[in-house]
Amino acid sequence: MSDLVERLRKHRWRMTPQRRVIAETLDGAHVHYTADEILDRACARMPEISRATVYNTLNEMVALGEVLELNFDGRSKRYDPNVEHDHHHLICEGCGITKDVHTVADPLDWLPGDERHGFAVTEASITFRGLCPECRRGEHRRS
Amino acid sequence: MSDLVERLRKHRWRMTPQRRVIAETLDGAHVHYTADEILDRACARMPEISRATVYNTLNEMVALGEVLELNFDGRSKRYDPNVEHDHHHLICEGCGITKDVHTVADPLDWLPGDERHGFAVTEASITFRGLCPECRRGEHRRS
DNA sequence: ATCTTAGCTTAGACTCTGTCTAAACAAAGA
DNA sequence: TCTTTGTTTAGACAGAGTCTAAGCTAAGAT
Repeated sequence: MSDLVERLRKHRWRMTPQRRVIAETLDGAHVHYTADEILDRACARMPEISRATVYNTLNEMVALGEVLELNFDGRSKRYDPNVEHDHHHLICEGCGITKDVHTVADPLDWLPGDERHGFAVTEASITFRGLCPECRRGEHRRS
Repeated sequence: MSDLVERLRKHRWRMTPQRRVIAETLDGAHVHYTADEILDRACARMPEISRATVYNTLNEMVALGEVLELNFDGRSKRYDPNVEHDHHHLICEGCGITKDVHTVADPLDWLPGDERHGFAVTEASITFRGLCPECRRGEHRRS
């Protein structure tokens, strides 16, 4: 069921119970959690799991290239098990919820040569911001 | 000389010596500093200035809409006195230097309705990443 | 001039994320 | 079973930023 677990296995990475819980928590989510949200959810299934393990494991998954680390609000990082290259992110200014989205064009093509300042530009990602349906009606508190 | 100081005045915002030093530091820069870098530079001109004042002042400028708060590395925020709406950012993966750039089209138009998940999408910004000319030849250390 | 009041600045304590350390704990091969 | 290597843990630590309570300053009212 968990595609991420499969992908991690391929790296000959030792799959421990802790790592499995973390990977499954990540992979099952339709939104991108912060490390602490993942810790909470992992704790629900395995109460003895430690904060250090969650942080270590997330960093290792990022290093293996199987998880993306996102950073939008300047506070906490969020983790995205979708490493497909051509996707972007939509963030709610109200509650911080983060979703993957796809655009109709590749933004790399839209930066003219004379705006590149001699850089070798290799990547472009778009951050869309707005209010999610819940936050549009009623006020919501940022978690 | 300082355009930002002028813009802030227009908000009937009390211009104190501390705020002037901070605004001039920000506005004189051709790259985007972190709060601590601004503190260092402000201290060079006014050694008694406090950290709290720098942070408060930057947040107020952001709230007034005259300065943009940027966040790329997940560590520290950077401040951009250019609030012109339609610009984006180009960041060097080597040294972290950050420049303003312009694209040929507005990315808001590239997100189809069925990718909006019911959000009211109001803003889109692109982060371009690559290597700056200095970092392309020779190795450079991230500051 | 001076008083009053609102707003600004300050030092330092605090919070929140995230990292590091050292010790205890598994697991796999010899 | 022993050894080696890798994993997990609690808690100490670090960096960035916020908050608090006190003192200070400036502008308008008298």
